[in-house]
Amino acid sequence: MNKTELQANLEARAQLFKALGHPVRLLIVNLAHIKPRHGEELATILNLNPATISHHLSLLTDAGLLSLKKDQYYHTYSLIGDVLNKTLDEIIRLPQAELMANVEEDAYRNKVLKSFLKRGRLVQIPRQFKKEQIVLEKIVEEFEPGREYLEREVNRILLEFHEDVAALRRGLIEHHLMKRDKGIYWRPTEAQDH
Amino acid sequence: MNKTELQANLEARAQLFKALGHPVRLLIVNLAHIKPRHGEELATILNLNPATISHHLSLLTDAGLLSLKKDQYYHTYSLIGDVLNKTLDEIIRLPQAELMANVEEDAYRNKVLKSFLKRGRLVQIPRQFKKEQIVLEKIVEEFEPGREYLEREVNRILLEFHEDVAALRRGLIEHHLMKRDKGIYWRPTEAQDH
DNA sequence: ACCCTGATTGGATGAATGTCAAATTATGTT
DNA sequence: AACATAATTTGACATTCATCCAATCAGGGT
Repeated sequence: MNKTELQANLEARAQLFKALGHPVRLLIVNLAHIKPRHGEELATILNLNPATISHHLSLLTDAGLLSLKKDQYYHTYSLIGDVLNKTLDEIIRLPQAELMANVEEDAYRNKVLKSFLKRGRLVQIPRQFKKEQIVLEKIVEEFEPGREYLEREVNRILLEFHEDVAALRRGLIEHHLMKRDKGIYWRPTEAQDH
Repeated sequence: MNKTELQANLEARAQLFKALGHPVRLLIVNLAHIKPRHGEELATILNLNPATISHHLSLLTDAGLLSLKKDQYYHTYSLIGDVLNKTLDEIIRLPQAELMANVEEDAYRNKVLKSFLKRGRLVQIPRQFKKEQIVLEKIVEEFEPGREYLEREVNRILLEFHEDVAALRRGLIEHHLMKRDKGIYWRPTEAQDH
C-alpha cells in the first residue's frame, strides 16, 4: 500500500461516518432495520421529495450500510447488519503504518529541537514545561540507562549542552528523566520508566 | 419527553457521527488516543493553521469525544474512551417511542388505503403487488383468525369490497393472508403467520 | 505594567451538502 | 405502441462547512 491508498482508506472511514451524520439518514437506517423499504415508501413516511430520498439512499449504499434489490420497478433497500456491530473504535483506529503515512507525528518535537539546539548546543533552556521536556529527553540520551554517575560526571556531559548545568540537572530530575540518591545519578531503564 | 426533545436527541446522535465524518478529525482522534495533545502540537503535526485545528477540536469536544484540561496556557485535549466502545448500532437505534415521534411509519399504508378504499369499497384492485398487499391486509381483517369459512361465505364478505370476488380470493391466497383446503377457507392465526 | 505564547473568535471565501422541480430512465401493463 | 409507475439524474438554490487571516483573549514571565 502506498501513501495515496492509505489516504483513500482514511477517506473511506470518514465517508461511513459522514453517511450517518444526518438525522434523516439515521431515521432511514432505523426504518430499514424494521423491514426492507423502497424509495416511495420512505418518501411518504418521511414527508420528503423522492429525489431527496434517492440522494440519501445512495449515500447510505455507497457507505456500505444498505443493499439494493430490484423487484419489478421497486428498488428495495435492506440494512446490511454486520457493519453496525462494529464499535466506533474498530472503525476509527488506524494501523500504525497508516497513521504515519498521513501525519508527521514528530513534526512538533523536531520543530522544538530545531529551534533550541544549534550545532549540538542548547541556545537557551526552554521556559515552557512541554518544550523543556522535549529538549531534556534528547539530552538524556547521552546517559546509559542503569549506569551510575557521580555528579561531576553528570556535569561534564551536561556542559556539552549548556553552561547552566545545575538547571539542567534539576530539570532532568523534575521531568523524571534521571534519578538521584546520595550524590549518585542514574537514568532509569525503559522498564521502570512508567 | 416531548417531540422537540426527541428530535434534539436524534440531532445529537447525528452530531456525533458528523464530528467523525472528516479525515482530519479521524487523525486527531488517533493522535489523541496515543497521548493527550495540545492545539499547537496538532497544528504542527497535521500542517494546518491553529484556527482550523481549534475549529475541529471544538466539534470533537461538542460531540463528547474529547475532554479539555487547561494547563498553563496550553489546552490539552484527551480522548474520552468509553464512547468509542459503543457499537454503531447502539448509537443509531432509536427506541420505538422516538422513532414514532419523528416519523409517520404508516403514512405510506394510509396513503395507499385512502386512494383505493372509498366509503369502505374498493375503487379498483391495485395492479402493483405491494399496494395489493396493503389493501388485502385491510380486507382480511374482516375474517376471524382460525375460523373456517365456506366459499360462499367468503364471497359474501368480499362482495362488500368489490364485485370481482374471484380476484380477491386469489389475491388473499397468493399473499398468504388466507389458506384454502378442499373448498374450506381460513385465516391463519398470528402465530402461524410467519 | 509590558511582552510572549498558545487558543479562540469573527469575518471572508471557496467547497460540499440538502432540497426540490423537471427531465430521463427502467420496468410493467393495457 | 402507448401509457403508468417508481427511481434516478440534472440543474438550481440555499445552507452548511473547512480553511485561513487578523484580531482578541488568557496565562505566565520579565
